[in-house]
Amino acid sequence: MASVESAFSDRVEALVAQIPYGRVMTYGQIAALCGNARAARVVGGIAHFGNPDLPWQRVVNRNGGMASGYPGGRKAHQQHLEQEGISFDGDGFIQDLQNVIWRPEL
DNA sequence: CGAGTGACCGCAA
DNA sequence: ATTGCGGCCACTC
Repeated sequence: MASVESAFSDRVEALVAQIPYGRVMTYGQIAALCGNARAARVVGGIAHFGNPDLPWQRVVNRNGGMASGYPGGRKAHQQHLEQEGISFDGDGFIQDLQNVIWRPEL
């Protein structure tokens, strides 16, 4: 299989790049879709050193919250998501997470 | 080249 | 309900 894209980041970036507007994905979900549900950490690492053109802002943690290393802080992250039409709770968490979680089976 | 860290997740006590 | 630990891959020093 010559085209063995061992680059995990390539698949992660591919998925993130395909996340539609107004939708979000969780690190664990992306990692699982990439083949390793326990590689959620890798997704985070790639997010920091991966392609900055990808909408990492649409990538949130399992709690529907945001990561800590985002440029600008969690507040900026939430603001950007709200701009995409995503509703947030008063605590900084997505209100209808299930409603904004994008599923590849669609 | 070797070792450490990291934007996480899941389970156990 | 909360806290602590292990595990995976990729990137950096």
